[in-house]
Amino acid sequence: MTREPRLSWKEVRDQIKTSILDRTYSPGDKLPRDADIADQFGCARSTVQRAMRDLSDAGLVERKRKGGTRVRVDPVTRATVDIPITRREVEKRGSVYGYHLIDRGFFKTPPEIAGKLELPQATEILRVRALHLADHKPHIYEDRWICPDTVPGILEVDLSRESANEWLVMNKPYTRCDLRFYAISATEDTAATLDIKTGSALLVIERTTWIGTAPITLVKAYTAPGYELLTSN
Amino acid sequence: MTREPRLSWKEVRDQIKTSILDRTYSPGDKLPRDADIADQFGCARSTVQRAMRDLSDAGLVERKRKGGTRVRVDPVTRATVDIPITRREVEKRGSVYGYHLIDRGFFKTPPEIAGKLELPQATEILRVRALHLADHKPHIYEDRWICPDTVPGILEVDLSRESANEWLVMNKPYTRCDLRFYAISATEDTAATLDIKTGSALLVIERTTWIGTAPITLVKAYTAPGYELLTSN
DNA sequence: AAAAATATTATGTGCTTACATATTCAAGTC
DNA sequence: GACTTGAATATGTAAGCACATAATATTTTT
Repeated sequence: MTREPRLSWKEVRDQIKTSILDRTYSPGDKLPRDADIADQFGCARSTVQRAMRDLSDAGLVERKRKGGTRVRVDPVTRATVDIPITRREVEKRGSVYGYHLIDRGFFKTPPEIAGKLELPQATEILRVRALHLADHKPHIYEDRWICPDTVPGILEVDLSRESANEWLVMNKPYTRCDLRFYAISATEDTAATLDIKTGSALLVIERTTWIGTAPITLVKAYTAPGYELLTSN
Repeated sequence: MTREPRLSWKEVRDQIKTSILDRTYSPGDKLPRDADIADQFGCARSTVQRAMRDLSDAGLVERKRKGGTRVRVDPVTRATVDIPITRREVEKRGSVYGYHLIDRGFFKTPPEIAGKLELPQATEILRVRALHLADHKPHIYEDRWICPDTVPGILEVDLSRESANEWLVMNKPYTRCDLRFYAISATEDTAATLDIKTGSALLVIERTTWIGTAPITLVKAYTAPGYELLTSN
């Protein structure tokens, strides 16, 4: 009598995944109800639920109450990226971290920034520019806009000693975060700051955070040439 | 008697998250056991478990069997990005999609490629170069290396009609996918292909996929200037 | 026939119990 | 003292039940 080992939710997930990939269920098709799949596999519905949630998280299927589960019509490669605090990232590589405040001042919020922060109207905003160093060489130049209404505490911080990056991450929770990656050619100013040639290709990581609907900060991180962003996995 | 509404796992999660962010539990601290937290909230352990898994997925805490749950010492911004099939992406924007095979041939695997594919030794590999168009303008230039040992089926595909991108996604499941984002200045060749100026900054999306330990493909997607990668949320 | 009320149904959530698994810690053995 | 063995423990997984919720389908009403 071969001892029937209980199916784990991962096995269920993988079998369903296989059925999708081998076209037993094609994109757009509706899968059986959880309960029926559970019967089929001889497991509990909660196990199927767990498997399905994973497939849903991975972007392979879409689930709707009453509507059932269907195979996504537009398969995507879904990846997660971790963006650590810059100091941590540099130290983890075994490099010496350095930080240098370039300037700090209040400005009337430019339209582009107000739009990205979803600010209803232009207000006064704190702009902080700083340079992160790795082994005494420029690593990331960050151009940051901070909403003082949302984060009054930042006004008391000595940003020449502590980076806004770090202070915010450690002190200001956010409920929403938008990220944007793109490449630009270094302007003369940016190039000078990063000590590279004008026109060099730079990866820019643009991040906007909110707490509820209140915008916290928008930062454009101009990474030095050679910088790479990897998926975690 | 105020009817005590049951706590949802999301409420539990948010409360724990708040406790972490307000320093009730500092980075590195050990949180109480799930069972104790459950008692504290008056809910079942499974609810705490659900909440904790979410926090763990989000990168806020680390969990280990027997070791318990502790607040991560290096908070990260964790984001998920969706990389759709190029055709879908173009069509979703309402643009007309076009595809053009540039060339296809067998080569001795260059060391850089072999390394990234984790191939033990240099073998023959299929290289496919193609251009994706949006509204008849170059959109993405892809330079792809495919392991024919892992994907013999690709040899039968008419790549001048169907893109390898699409065929692989639809026909070849992968179990592991590594992504890498970086910026480069367009070489003369790349610039000519994308019909842009030499030296323009390009965002490159490099993707490597495996099935088990068998490498499937490595593709470098050179995106046209202005291309942006956004987080899903 | 159009609109509103109602029933149906598939997924979502929560509870409880039970057992699995990975670590840690301590006792016991050589 | 170094090594092995085993107990203790916290998280991981699974079952099975009950009810919540949202979306759809059906019926009733106007």
